[in-house]
Order: sequence, then structure tokens, then C-alpha cells
Amino acid sequence: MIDTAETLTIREMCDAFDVTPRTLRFYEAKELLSPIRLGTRRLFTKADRARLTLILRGKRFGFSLEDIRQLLAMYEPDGSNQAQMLRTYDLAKERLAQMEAQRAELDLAIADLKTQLAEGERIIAAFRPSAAE
Amino acid sequence: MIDTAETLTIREMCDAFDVTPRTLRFYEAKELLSPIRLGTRRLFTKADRARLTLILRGKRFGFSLEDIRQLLAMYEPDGSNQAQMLRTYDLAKERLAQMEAQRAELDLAIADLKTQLAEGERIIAAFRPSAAE
DNA sequence: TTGCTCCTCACGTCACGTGAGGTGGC
DNA sequence: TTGCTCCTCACGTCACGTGAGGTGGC
Repeated sequence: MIDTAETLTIREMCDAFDVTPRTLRFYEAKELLSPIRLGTRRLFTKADRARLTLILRGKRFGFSLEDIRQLLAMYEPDGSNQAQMLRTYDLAKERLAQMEAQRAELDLAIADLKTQLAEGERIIAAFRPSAAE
Repeated sequence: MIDTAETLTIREMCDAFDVTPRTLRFYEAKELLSPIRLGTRRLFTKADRARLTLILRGKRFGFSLEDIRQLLAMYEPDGSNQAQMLRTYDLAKERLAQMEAQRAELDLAIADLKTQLAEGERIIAAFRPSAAE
């Protein structure tokens, strides 16, 4: 029997994690989640919640869902496979480098945009020399 | 007659801006670029180059192509329409706020990932206490 | 019976990637 | 004739969004 007190409906899941039902169904189709099925309805267990936490974290890190699926697989059954751990570690390090490059670009883009905005302010100010407050 | 010395073929354009031919054709289909057509071939003028520069900058700023198309339109014919300038300015300010929020998130994600990596190192080190160099 | 929540197709979106198959000029 | 560059469909990809149409239990 299923301990329904410990499971969440799709709506409860969405509220808890701030995602849409479509997203949860999509992740199930991609085999990232595997909620209990009561007929056609889904019930999300504690394990599903833990996995979704990891999925969303992976997304924040910029991993693709396929990457995440593989990373999750490593935490499974015999989660302590050393080769897999090392692989995960390497993947994460690569991602870190990418994220730092991305941050550098973002910093540049922000600086550029600020320059452009300052320029825009000058031009707009020139439009109305009357409003020289 | 066309001054071919001043125009670039699609390949030259790609090399100059580090994009694919598909990207240039796609931008043309989206009316972001309008190269000269010699029969079926494209010739990119100086104006096209200027526009592509702005397009790529817009992308760096995270604007969608549709946003960029509208922003570019403002620089056109009577480019000095004050209402349009203000609209562009506001759009840019919104984007700046989004980008700064994005940077904050990215900083967080990087910090998180570093923590996870440190954790991973501990675990991996535990796998091989032999190699305690 | 009415509402509500849930469901399954299945097409749409965004910014291209990726062949397939064909043309033009050195 | 062979190569090269260019071309136009047009379907594929990624991560969902968005109806359309239908079911189940209070």
C-alpha cells in the first residue's frame, strides 16, 4: 500500500518547486522522474522530490537534461562506482570553467550595456534641453 | 552597378563574424539582414556588416531576435524619433536589470558548484587513501 | 449536474543544425 | 568533367508552452 501522506500530487509538486505540470510530465517522459501511477494520476514520492532538487540544481548549473539524466544515473543503485564518480567530477569541472567564462562575458555585456545606456541618456537629454533639471 | 570590392560573400561574412551560413540566411529570413542578391547568391554590404554587429551585440545582451529586429527598426530611416528612442532606452534598462539578476544567479551557481566540487574531492580522496600525496 | 483536477495527444516556439538534392562559374 | 561554393527546401533538436478533448471523484 502507498503512504499517500508522504506523496505529493502533481499540483503540490508544482507549488513546492515552482515548475509547471508540463515540466514534470516532460521530465517523466525523459526518464528523469518516475512517480507512482495511480491509474493515470501521478504521485510523487520523497525520492522524486530529491531527484527533482538535483535536476533543478543541474539546470542552474547549465547542464542539459540528457547530461542530468546521466549524472543522476550515477547516484543510483551502486552509487559508489569510482570511475563514475570521477566522470561526474570531470564533467562538473568542465561546467565550472564554462560558467566562469559565461560570467566573464556577462560582465562584459553588462559593462557594454551600461555604456550604451549612458550614451542614450546623453542623446535623450539633448532632445529636451528645456527639461534641464 | 555594384561595388563588389566593398561587399562580402557569405563565406567571407561567416569568417569575419564567426557565424554559420545558416545563421546569416536565417537572419535574412527574419528580416534582420537584407544582402544584395546576385541571382541567388548573396552579397553583404557595409550596412549589413553594421547591422550584424548590432545583432550580435543584442544577442550578447540577451535580446531575442524579434526584440533586436524592433530595436534595429528604430535606427532606420527617421532614426531620431524621440518616442522610439525612449522605448529603446526603457527596453535596454529592463534588460540591464535582468542581466544583473542573471549575474547574481550565476555567481550563486558558481559558488554552489565549487562547494560540490570540494565535496567531490573529499569523496574521491577517500576512495584512494593510498595515494596520500 | 456542475466544478475541479488530472490526463493524453499533438502541434507550436525559438534559434538555429543538418542533410538532401541542385545550380553556376573557374 | 571535376571541384568548389553557393543555393533552397524541409525535417530535426532542445525544453518546454499551449490548446483540444476526455476522465474521475467530491
